[in-house]
Amino acid sequence: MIFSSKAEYGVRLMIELGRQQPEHPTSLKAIADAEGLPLAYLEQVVARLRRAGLVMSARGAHGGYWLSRPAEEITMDEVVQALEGAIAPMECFVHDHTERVLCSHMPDAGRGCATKLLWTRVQGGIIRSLQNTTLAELVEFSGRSEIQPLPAEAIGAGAPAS
Amino acid sequence: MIFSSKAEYGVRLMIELGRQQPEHPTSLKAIADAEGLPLAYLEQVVARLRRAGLVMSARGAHGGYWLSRPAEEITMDEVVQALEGAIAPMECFVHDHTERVLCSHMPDAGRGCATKLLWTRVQGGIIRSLQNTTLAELVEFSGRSEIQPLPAEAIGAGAPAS
DNA sequence: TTCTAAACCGACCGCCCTGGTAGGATTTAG
DNA sequence: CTAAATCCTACCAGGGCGGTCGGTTTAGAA
Repeated sequence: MIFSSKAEYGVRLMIELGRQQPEHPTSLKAIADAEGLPLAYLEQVVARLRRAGLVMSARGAHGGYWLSRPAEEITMDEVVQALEGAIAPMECFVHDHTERVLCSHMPDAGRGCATKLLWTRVQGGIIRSLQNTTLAELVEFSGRSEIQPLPAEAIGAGAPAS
Repeated sequence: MIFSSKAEYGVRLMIELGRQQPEHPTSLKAIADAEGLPLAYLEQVVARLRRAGLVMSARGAHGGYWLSRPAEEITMDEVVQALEGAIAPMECFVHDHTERVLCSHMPDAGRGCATKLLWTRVQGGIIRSLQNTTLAELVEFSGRSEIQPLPAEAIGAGAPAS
């Protein structure tokens, strides 16, 4: 599996916040109830989003969270990155000091590392897909579609915007 | 992390086989030594490639493995799929019968599942990157590059072949 | 015929990460 | 003051991952 539940929960949370008007704080409890997610766990998830500066919060009664920017200006690669950490297809992409055998992508002499070329392309494909999707788009998508199962043309992103 | 070490090891193994002339069996031991990988573990890895029909094998003395097709006709999405199983960005993409809360992508009434749209795009980005890379390309890349660190133009794939 | 190199197979195992819980401390509106 | 909320840290069970081990079968060579 590529992404953990943190990404799933966090993205849903962001969409939920995107539905509200900005500056109006929404409590985690409300979101947890709406989405059927464990509140205590959501706290950890939203903490990452806050530390990344994607949401802001107010403490105390009637406190809550809201988007720190309009949804149109938030790309999903920021969100996923905040939730999952660096988007890396392979261990060695994030830990250079790879003590284990797993990866030998070191810049040694001899032949170039062909697998690194492959993983770099994959990474590019993922990041491009995420960058080409804004939070606003997901909010809008979740809003309509009462009848439509999944409008096929909407799935076509990920390719360069061209 | 997106891919496990099975993918890394398996791809390296395939590249190594791609260097040899076809039908000439190469022993796992030779590959394990060349790449510095644990032999016993490689057995499990290569078993997946064999079951997927990507490599063939001969038992007994002087036995070994070879590519069942020319490297030009093997795309990396076949290889990675054989090694890692289905390429799914999120749990629910592979286990429909999701008993846990994690995913509620079920075709219920009400609003469409916006996260599924996002994950579908990501999945597309990954698969396209893998499909656009052939094993032959990696073999060739690992062959040259005595001096070149990483020719920048070579990383540009992942976009539709257009 | 026996030895040896190899593919094959299945069980096992420690580690770490993931998903989640628990319990509290702090802030603020009413 | 109290209730509602954010915030913080520690803890825990389960499962997957990376890897090992021992053994069986096959086939070439001496």
